[in-house]
Amino acid sequence: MMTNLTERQKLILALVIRDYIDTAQPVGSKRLVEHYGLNVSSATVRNDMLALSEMGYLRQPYTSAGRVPTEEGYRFFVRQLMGNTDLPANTKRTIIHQFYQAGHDVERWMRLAASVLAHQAQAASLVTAPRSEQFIYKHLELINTYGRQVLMILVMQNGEVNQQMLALAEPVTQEQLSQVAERLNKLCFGLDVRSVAALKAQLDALESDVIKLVVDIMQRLSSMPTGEIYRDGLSNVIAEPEFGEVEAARNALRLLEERPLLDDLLSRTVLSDESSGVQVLIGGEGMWEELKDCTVVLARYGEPGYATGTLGILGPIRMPYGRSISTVRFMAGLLSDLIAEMHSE
Amino acid sequence: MMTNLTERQKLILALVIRDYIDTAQPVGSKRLVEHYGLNVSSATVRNDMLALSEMGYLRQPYTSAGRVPTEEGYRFFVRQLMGNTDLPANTKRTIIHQFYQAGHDVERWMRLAASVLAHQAQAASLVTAPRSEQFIYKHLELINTYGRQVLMILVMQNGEVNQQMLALAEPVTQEQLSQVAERLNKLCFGLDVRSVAALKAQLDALESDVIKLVVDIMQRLSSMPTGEIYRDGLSNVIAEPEFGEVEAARNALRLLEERPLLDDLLSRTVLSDESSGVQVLIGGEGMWEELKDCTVVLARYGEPGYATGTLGILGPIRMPYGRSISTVRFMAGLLSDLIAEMHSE
DNA sequence: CTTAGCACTCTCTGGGCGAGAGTGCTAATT
DNA sequence: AATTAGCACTCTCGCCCAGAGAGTGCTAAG
Repeated sequence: MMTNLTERQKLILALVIRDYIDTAQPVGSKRLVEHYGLNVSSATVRNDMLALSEMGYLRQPYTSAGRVPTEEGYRFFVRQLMGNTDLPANTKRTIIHQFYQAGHDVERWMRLAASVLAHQAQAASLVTAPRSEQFIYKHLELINTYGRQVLMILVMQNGEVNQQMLALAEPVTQEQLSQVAERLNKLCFGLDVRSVAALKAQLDALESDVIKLVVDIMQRLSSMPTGEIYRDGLSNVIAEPEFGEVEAARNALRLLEERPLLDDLLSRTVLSDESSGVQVLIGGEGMWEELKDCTVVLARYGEPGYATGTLGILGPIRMPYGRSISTVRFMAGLLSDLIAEMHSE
Repeated sequence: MMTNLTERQKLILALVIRDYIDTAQPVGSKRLVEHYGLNVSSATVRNDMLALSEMGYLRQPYTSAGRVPTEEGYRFFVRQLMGNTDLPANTKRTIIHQFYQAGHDVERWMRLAASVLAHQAQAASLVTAPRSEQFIYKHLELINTYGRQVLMILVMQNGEVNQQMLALAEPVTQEQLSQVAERLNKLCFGLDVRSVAALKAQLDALESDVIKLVVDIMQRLSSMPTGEIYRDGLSNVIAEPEFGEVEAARNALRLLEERPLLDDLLSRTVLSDESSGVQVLIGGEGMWEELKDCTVVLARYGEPGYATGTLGILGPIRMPYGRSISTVRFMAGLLSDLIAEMHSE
């Protein structure tokens, strides 16, 4: 694909894509000339469109209809033609304000982020909770609930909190539990999974039961590729006309619902190219059959050594890329800032 | 609607509904006679169908097409014709097994319940976490994270756990925090919101900050009509042919996504008639425009004085009622058992 | 009360046809 | 050499129409 486009061809490609994104109708040469004040004739435009078709950027739904962008066309548009858009300043302010109102509650941040993404981009959104690559023991609490049922709360260095019920062999008082917790906290503070597991030898029965569960949790956490996933705006997915084909919409929704598929998507794309910031995945890029008719815009956020997550949106290929990308970029930046702030404090 | 149906009319109504649920096609008199071995002629069936139409249980999509059930027809079917169905014993066993494997983790129960409902009923499912009407203070923990950021964990009598970040005026050691927590635990154990709020007078600055947040959380909990909502199987909603009309599917999805709408639905229906067990809401019953084309099957579960929640499914009006209702009934029973067991231990 | 027979109504399908939109090509123009 | 006007061509879309088919409601007979 070494062919160079003339300036006019680029303009025409961009116009076709913009118009098609707006109207969802194939774009003809005449329409282009009339609506966008080109000072060339429709025949000239036709010639350029032919060239663009041969280069694989445009196609005709059928012989002698208007042009529609190909996936390749969208990709070229996103890479080179679109230019940098940004959210309006007051929109940004409003969003930031909402986040500061949410305090330091990470869960609320996640929900809010998903909601903002869905509304701004009019698409389905997803946000994974921030996680660190490595889990370090920080603090443990044991709380007596009923009889032999004990609630265990485990806090990681990065602030992640896990709770789990633990059934003891026989009833124990809260006082005893607190002592056990205190002792374990002294022993384990700052250790990673392996080191915690290695401690087992020097523990009594009760402590050992607890530590077994701690190790379980830490291992489960490490083995999960992403943290909790927050979603919103799923109903937006079926609003677009391209999803008149029910199957396409259903596939997209299923992808968003099923954890393994999503994990695969998130890990493979985002890790592969972390530098560029926002990633745009158009039409599954030949790798995801379920995404044949979708575009996914993803970005990673967070503090690399400390805790990171992924956020993004999913919509039809014919989506307002400017708005989508700028929204995702902005939200990733904002969450990164919030996490950094939390970290430094 | 005092009209009495003859036995044969009931049979015919039931057959029409069963057949329509299977095929999604209007059911004609001839088809009925041939497929279900009725030993009367199609003319006789026609007469009964006419009667059923006049009573409002059946209707014709257009003059001289087969019959289709009306909402009233479905209601009659569910109330009187359907009979009691139950899940196969081995299906039950499998489900129970899954739950016992999940241990005592309420969150996992919720997810699992949503997943099972969605799969068994091939519909969208929702489950609200169990909550008690009244929140009683049980235990508090304060954990130092970074500088002045403190993680507060609050456990309620019923086992519900809440976490919240708290920003202090100045840094405090973990030891101090533990002392504060211990003192507050002694003071507040077993108290309700009001009593906790009333303690403020006898507290120092730091304690008072913490208690303020505790009261906040307890109030927020009390004011929320339902606990966290778990969903699954949303993609099932758009699989059915009746949702070829995109608007219907979109409305249904939006309802499931938007918390206020759901809260309204859950509170109004389920509280109004708690005795009957499973509630079947067909076509919104004139109250929910969004549910015009949907049926919702709901049930309440849990221990009344201790913690209760709601679960159910949402699907097209033309749904397999036997399977849906028995699934919902079974799951409600199972969760109730699990909660009871947890309570008694 | 049930049934056979029959006329009637309505949808659905497919074909045919004209309008319209948009193209690609050619030849003329700048 | 690039642009443009002109034109023939192709394809879809909407429309009408007719015939087939399904299913009904009614009537009169069993």
